[in-house]
Amino acid sequence: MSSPDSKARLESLVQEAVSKAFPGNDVAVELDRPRNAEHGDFATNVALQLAKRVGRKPREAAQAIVDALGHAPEIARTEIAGPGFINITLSSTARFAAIPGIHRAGAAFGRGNAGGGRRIMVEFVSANPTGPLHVGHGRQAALGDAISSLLEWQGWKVTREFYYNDSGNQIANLALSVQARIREARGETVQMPRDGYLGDYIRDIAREYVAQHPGDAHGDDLDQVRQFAVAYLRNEQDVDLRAFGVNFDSYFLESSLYTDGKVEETVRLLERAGHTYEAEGALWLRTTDFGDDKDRVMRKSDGTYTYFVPDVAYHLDKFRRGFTADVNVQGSDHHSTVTRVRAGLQALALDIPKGYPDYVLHQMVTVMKGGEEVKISKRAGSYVTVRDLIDEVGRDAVRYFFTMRRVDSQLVFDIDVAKSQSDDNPVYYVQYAHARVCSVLREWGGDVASLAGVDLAPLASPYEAALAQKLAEFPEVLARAAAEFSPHLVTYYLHDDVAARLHTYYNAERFLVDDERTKMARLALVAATRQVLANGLAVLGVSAPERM
RNA sequence: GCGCCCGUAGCUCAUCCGGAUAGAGCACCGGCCUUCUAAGCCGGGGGUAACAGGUUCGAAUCCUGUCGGGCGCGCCA
Repeated sequence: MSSPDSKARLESLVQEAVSKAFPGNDVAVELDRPRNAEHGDFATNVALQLAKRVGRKPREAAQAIVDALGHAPEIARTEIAGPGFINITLSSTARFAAIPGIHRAGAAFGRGNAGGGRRIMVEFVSANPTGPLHVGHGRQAALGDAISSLLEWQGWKVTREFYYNDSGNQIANLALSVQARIREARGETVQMPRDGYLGDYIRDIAREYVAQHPGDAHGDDLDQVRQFAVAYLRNEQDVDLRAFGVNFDSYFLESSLYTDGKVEETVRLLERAGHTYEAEGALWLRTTDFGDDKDRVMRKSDGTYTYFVPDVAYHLDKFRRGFTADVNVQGSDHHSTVTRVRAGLQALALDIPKGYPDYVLHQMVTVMKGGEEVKISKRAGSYVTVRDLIDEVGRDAVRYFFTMRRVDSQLVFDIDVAKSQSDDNPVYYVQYAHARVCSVLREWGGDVASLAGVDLAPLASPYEAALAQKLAEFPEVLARAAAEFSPHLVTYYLHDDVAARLHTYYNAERFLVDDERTKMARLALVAATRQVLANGLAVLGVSAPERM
């Protein structure tokens, strides 16, 4: 019974009881799932909320509601507890009622339709093509992909997009840095650009450039050097992302905003909307009219644009492409752009919703190695790349690690710990649970599809009831994780609620018993568990091995 | 100085649109492999949820202040 629909049905039953017991005092009834099993399968605090308003003691109010509740087939028992909670215990059959549904839905179990087929863009990684992807990008890649996947499971039509900042000073510095390394390799004494990139990879690019452009051995054609370096690094990033199992649907080049005239158009629109002014030789946008703490320069006195304008142009373009919903996954060091971009979009006066776009800002990742923090600096060249992490601890573990934390908690990635404890990595705990069930099913050798119709009446142990209840919650967990852009809810659910219960159950009971009815019921339960684990891991982009 | 995030067990972190006895993993101590996978399970020790107030039947959760850490505050991106 505890599919979301049935939970909703129970809630409306209680709701009716409330209005029957206390007419005109409608409080929204919400059922919780108590942590403590002694408190039943569901609990509600309506009586506590209602007590003062109706001038009754909480426990009396609770009693009145229980009296009005009457009998429902799925409710085995109600109880008034503590200060006035109403605890509801389900009947045995109701507890396992979700299992056949899990078998029927299979790989689709947990899907919802909150998105209703609407389009949504998830923009993430969006690293500048000035170096390899580092750990922060890794967190973004894992988060963005998991969030995308969660949204797809909720019926959204998701586009994963990568935005390249391929113009501006950083790219110019990149080209100059490569040029300097080309000349250095020829034995010339060179000085690196003031804000140049000092990583070893710049030398690799320089070597490769000379190999492919023998006619420009000095790197004199700076424009060609720039294009080559950008293409080279983009390819490197793509290779890393593929190794990480992240695939983008589209790539958007900042430079195209200039070549397509979208930057100019945005400026015209902003001017027309009347929120711009000229001062000190620059063109400003009065973002303070839209909640910013100071106005922003759009066009510098040298005639070029600040990054802010293409940012607004880019998001206007997203909106016009039909993405009326957009989530940007970024590091929290970009948080100041949130207000600015939104202000810029509002200043366009084009009826773009006020909160557009959504942002998921994750806190910084610090990397520890050899007991010391590794400073992430492209310029100094000291670096931990996504590829390093994948090579050292494996793709599944990296993805799981990056999604298992709340986004707004800082994450310490200790390379030594991740390496030395890789066998005890939490991801293996979940994968192992999956593999164990697969093993049981192999041993049994029957047709898993036939388990859908199995009689579950023989299931009686507390392990089984608890496990079944947790499995039934899976759709709710996914729905909430998607709504809150919080993949970590899924990792904790899989680890604590499903895998841990399965392991305990596994050690407590033998599934392949002689009694045929009991055996089949148990197999049906563990097969449903396997399905939930597989679906949950699929959402996270982590593999679900059949053998380990 | 201003803005955002964080402060929970020795360590890394959950729980946070207020709920019942604050939970996991790692580390530590003691048990469990002739039995479907011991990468596991069971038990134990370990907490003033930074601190001080407030709100209320009830606060880790909401509000205010203080302290501590991270990030940001450019005609850089």
